[in-house]
Amino acid sequence: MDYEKLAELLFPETDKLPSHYETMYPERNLPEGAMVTRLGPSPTGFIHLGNLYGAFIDERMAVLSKGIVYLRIEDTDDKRYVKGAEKMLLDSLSYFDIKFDEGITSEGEEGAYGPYHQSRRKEIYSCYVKELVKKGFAYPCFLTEEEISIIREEQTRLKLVTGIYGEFAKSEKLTFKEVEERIALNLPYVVRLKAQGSPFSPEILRVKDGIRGELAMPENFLHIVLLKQNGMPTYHLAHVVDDHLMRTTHVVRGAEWLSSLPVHLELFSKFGFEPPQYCHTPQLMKLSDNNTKRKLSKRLDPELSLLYYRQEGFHKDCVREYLMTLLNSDYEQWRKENPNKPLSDFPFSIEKMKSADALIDLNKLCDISKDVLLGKDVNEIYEFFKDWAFEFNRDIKGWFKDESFMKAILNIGREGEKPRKDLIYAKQIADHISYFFEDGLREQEDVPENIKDDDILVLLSEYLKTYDHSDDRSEWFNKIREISEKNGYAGKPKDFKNEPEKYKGHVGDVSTLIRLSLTGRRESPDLWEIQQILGEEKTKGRIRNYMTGREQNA
RNA sequence: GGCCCUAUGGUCAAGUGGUUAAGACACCGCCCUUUCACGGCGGUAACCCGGGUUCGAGUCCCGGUAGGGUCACCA
Repeated sequence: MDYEKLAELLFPETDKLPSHYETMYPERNLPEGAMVTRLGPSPTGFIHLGNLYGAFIDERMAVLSKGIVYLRIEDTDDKRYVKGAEKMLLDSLSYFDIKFDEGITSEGEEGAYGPYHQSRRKEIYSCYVKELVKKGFAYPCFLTEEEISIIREEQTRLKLVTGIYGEFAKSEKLTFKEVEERIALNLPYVVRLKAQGSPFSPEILRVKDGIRGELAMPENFLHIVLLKQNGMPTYHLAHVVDDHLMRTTHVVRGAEWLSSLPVHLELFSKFGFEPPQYCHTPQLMKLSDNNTKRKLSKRLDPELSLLYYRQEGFHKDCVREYLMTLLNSDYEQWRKENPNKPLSDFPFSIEKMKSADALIDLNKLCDISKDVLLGKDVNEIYEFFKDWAFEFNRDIKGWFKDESFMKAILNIGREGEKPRKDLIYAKQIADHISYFFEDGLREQEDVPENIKDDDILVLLSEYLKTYDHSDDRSEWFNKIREISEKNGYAGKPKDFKNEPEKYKGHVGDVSTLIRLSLTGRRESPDLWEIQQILGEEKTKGRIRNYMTGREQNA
């Protein structure tokens, strides 16, 4: 077989040589130790936590080593292409504050190593595959889908590894003339790698993974597809060519790629390229119903989608903070010691990553979120909450008419020695503060058990009568004490606890009744503060309304 | 099924041959407290199993087991 002639037959249009691209995309001029990383999502319309997790590693590695992190769109599968997916991808990444030095941005392409859409790199892939054909490392394969499935069935029956290799690689044996005839007939074909490994006694490859350490895997023997019928590259080819040409030094990807590592290593070696340092990250899992770990699935698990976190309104810093605790386990300790330092000061390193799969824990995310939000200025929280509402909860747009009112609400109890940590994520915040707005009042909760039905109106009307909006916190509370004691409720909860038979209840029960009339709930932050924010008129109005409601019920 | 990866409390996890096996979240109890939240104190709870190596094994080796991944003209 004359491989040169075969290459010309298959790629008559391709006149450039690899050396052309090698000079076009030279080695990057970066300081010693600088890492070049990349994120290569597919525009399928679904971005998940794993993407962000990986993006974060890429970004940290590049930034800390003074290298480059770029974004490349891996759109080689037209069947899965979703319109608008790319914009969504960019939005999500920028929402979570991942910044790229190079590649695709919302303004277009940036950088000297493009194009950064794989779909626009067909010529480059053809050139490199042509080179492989010339060297006898790749060949056209005319096997149809039906033929391949027959082969697979036979292999399954014989308990052999499925795939195209060895004697099953029928097209490999075609003579030049036979290939020529088929091409003349316009028969569709793919280009396959002529793998060198043996299926029976493969050599063992030893690779060092940046996260997992030494890995031992058998060499590849599968004749995998390099170019599809439509001339588009498969992931394998595109990955090797692009990461070489874009001078990527570290490939961070999920562990699901581990098993195709031998293929990639073989390609790097066939091309004569230096392979990058691979870093296979653990997978994100969740606990399934029968208490076993399982991979997150996009159909079953809404929390896998990045959109979920935006819809729920988790602040970007909370998600990043949480992800950090999964990435480097000494992060929480560091954060404790450096509560105010920016995350970028943390000495992140891939060596500190664990290789076992991680279960995502929303509980923990919430806990972290409380602290992160507490550390934020009320103005920032206001903006964050407003942005969320305008994008994901239009119903409450009206809540933002009075900015200082909203800010006062969001700032309740956040100052002082023991600040409250009520705010977790936007959706939760909306519910948490809803009682401040007439359209957000929920159904009334039950009156405390210790409050006698006959006392309700008595207690409230006395409260109204003595209410003075200018009272300070202690004056205000003393009045409640007096009302309680006057009506048979202990002024101090301790008294009631010690001698329950002497009282109907205690001041806490009375306070809860007032809280109920004001907010509809039995739990809330400090009532005095709520009243100050609500204003005198609304405060009194709500109590009167509540009383009228009780009267009508009675 | 073949190949590969992984294995410490419910979860995230320290730990690299000698520890009373850290810490965080969750949970429970107590304290503080007008409710809640916050905070403080305390508690329940773990080295998958079996063989080696060793004076000594969560830690090293081998074998199981379990979970996961992958075996596409998807990435």
